[in-house]
Amino acid sequence: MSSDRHLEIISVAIVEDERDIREAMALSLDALDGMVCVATYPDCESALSGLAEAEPDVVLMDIGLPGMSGIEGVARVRKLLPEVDIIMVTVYQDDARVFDALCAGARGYLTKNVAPGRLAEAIREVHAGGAPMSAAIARMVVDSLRRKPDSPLTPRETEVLKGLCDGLSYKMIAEALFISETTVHTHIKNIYRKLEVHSQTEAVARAFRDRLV
Amino acid sequence: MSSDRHLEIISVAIVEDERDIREAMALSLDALDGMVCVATYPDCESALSGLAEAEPDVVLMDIGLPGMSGIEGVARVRKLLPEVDIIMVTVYQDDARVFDALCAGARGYLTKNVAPGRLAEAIREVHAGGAPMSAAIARMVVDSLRRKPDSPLTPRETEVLKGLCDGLSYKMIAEALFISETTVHTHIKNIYRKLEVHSQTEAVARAFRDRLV
DNA sequence: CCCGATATCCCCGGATCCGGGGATACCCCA
DNA sequence: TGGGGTATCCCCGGATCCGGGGATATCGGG
Repeated sequence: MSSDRHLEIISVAIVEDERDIREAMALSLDALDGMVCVATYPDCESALSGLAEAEPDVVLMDIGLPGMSGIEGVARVRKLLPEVDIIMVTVYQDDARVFDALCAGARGYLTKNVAPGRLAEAIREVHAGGAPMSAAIARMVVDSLRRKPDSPLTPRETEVLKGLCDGLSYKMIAEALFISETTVHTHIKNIYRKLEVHSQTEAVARAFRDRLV
Repeated sequence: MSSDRHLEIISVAIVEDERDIREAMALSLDALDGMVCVATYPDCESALSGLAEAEPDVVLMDIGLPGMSGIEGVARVRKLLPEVDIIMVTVYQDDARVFDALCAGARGYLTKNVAPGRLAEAIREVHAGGAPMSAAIARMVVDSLRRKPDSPLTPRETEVLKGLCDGLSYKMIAEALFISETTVHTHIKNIYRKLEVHSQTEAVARAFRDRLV
């Protein structure tokens, strides 16, 4: 298993607008064991027309590109080649945009000018099923899925809100919780007051946005 | 800055039911430079009553505990001490539960029986603002925030759905998009058909769950 | 011992949404 | 040139929700 992984050659494509950097990255990749650069592109547009044929395992994509941004590029490339692993490359710690890129489907992140060893490590890690990220990005990602610890709602109200989030009507919630529809109504009125909303839709949106459910 | 970090002593608490493991972890921590074990607990209940006084920087918490589970424990401890960094410790690659723990507020994860060096690395990383995770967990976390690439909705319908997710009424959506209420109605009927739902609430829930917005 | 929070139940009028119909116009592609 | 997808507009009847009342019971803390 682990010997297999060392024998396998990982094919990599690069999307980077600056020619010097692009060629330097390609050269340093080829110099590394276990991986080869199979294609390079100066922008997303040319990458989208060429990647289908190149069929790389991993794509290194710059975030700041002329024309289509790297963020939009990630979404398009993933639609074209769902199996490919995309690693974003940025000059500096561009936290917000790296985060957007991960939401769009990127699976890793590294900075330019890193040592070739770190580059290789990230490529191998993403290809082995991981998600190489810097500490700050990892923290941001983990924090993003944390639910709010202190909801203003009572346990019962939270159950009712969950029902709404499952698309249940007052009647169905009442049946699920073994209470009357009017009680459901009362709970929902209290939920509206506490969340400062005035409709089911708003309540459900708040529930998801604030991770109350 | 980096010299400061090396001078600072990180205080750590351990929650682990098996006495031998607990004491071994405490000993190996104290043997490491830059960190000290200030408290140990055999379960979440005793941790919750003692942690406020111990005030550790980092808590190592077992997932499988007698009484309150480590998942629930994470939520309670974070409510008690919002500043503390919690690292989950598991015997094996318990992906689903580690994921739940991260949702509950844990900020890192490592396996038992790791080398003391890796233990120290994870503790320093989490205390420096990172989120130490195994490759598989990191991938799972990153994948969880990726939005669906292929929505069945047209761009216009997606705009309408966004309006619903912001809690807007038909009338408000119509005003925002400069169209009539009846057009909004038509779009929403089409959205319901495509998403196979029958109410605003269900549509909004689907939008958030499937990351259509 | 009372007060506040929680949970349960009921009524009603007005607002909003849902589903069913039908219609026109544009654009692209076969 | 015609058909499918998209986007826009209109009507109506029944269902559902919203907000405003009011009511009773339990439980825990000051």
